[in-house]
Amino acid sequence: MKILFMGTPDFAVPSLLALLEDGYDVTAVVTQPDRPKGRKRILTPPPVKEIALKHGIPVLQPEKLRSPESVEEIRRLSPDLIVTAAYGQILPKAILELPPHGCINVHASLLPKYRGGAPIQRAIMNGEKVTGVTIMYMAEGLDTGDMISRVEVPIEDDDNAGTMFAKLSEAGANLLRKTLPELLAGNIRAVPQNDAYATYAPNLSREDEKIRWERPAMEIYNQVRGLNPWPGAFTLYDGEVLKVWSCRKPEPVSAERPAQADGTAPGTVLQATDEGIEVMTGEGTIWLKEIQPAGKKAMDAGQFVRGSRIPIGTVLGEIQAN
RNA sequence: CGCGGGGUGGAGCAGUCCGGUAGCUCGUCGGGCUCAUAACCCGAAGGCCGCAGGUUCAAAUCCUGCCCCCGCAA
Repeated sequence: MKILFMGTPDFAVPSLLALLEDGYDVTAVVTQPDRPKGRKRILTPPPVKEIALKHGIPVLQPEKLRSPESVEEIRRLSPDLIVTAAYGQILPKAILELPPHGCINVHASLLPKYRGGAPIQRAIMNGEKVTGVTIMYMAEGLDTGDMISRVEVPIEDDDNAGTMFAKLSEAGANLLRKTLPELLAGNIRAVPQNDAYATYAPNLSREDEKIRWERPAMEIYNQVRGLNPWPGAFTLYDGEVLKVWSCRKPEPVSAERPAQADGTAPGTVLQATDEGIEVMTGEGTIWLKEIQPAGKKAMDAGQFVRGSRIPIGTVLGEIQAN
């Protein structure tokens, strides 16, 4: 049973390690090419590549998996099964049809919800209480293949993208090592996804990262934690980008905590204290706890307040006229 | 040569344009007040102003080079 593993980021690492620990014959690993990272544009290998090299597994990094040369290279490996996890490229039909046991994928959502590239962040940003991992056969459509197995993972109030990445990548690896023996033994019958319930989680754009203060406080809270530790939510302060890394969970709106203060625009700073910065939103208020001013490192909002004296009444997210 | 921001006592910032005693909000330490306090009052310690050169009577500030940090873009 020759397995070809395809994956790229940290999320895929536990799955690859699970295969290795369980003694599967991972003949090769396919991952994205090294990319320039950071300001210095240093060529950086993907996490999966480093693991593969450490275990002496051959690594392929085709720029385009679709290209005839790449397909031929894969064909020569004659894998019996292809396992992918956040690889980052579409598998062409020629490869999908290559392995006798097919191509399966570890996807970080409860399909058919959150098909696409950013299922973890999107689930948190939407305030989901539960998400999970689905292992399914790969089809030509985007995350549309028949489902083989799945596991649910709750999203706690204090979870963020970082903690969920960790939980889901482990959950994915565990699910994989449980599923694979059953699948190969022929004990599992895959079930089709119900396209009627499908939702999509496209890759994040700049617009997804911008805080819209007119939204309810709770939605902003979810957005901020869904984008921590990467790529981060931001607003504008004094014409500069101000990253918001974490907020205090907003209190429910009540009689004592009215949804909207009279005449106070969303984004207005109501208080700036040791506790942080309280900002008006479209529904209730929210306390910023950890922020990052332009050119600075991330810091506690209270500390920033001590030093810089952010004036009450400042409206965040607006380009200041002065 | 991708674009831009920044490095000032332990933390966060001002001062830099227009050279001339290093300042603010905290923290720390000591004392006081108080039933008490993270509150308040008084006092103290703690800085080669990122590094190296240059200009100047005089450089945190102006000039040159270098190091490090951060955001964007990729």
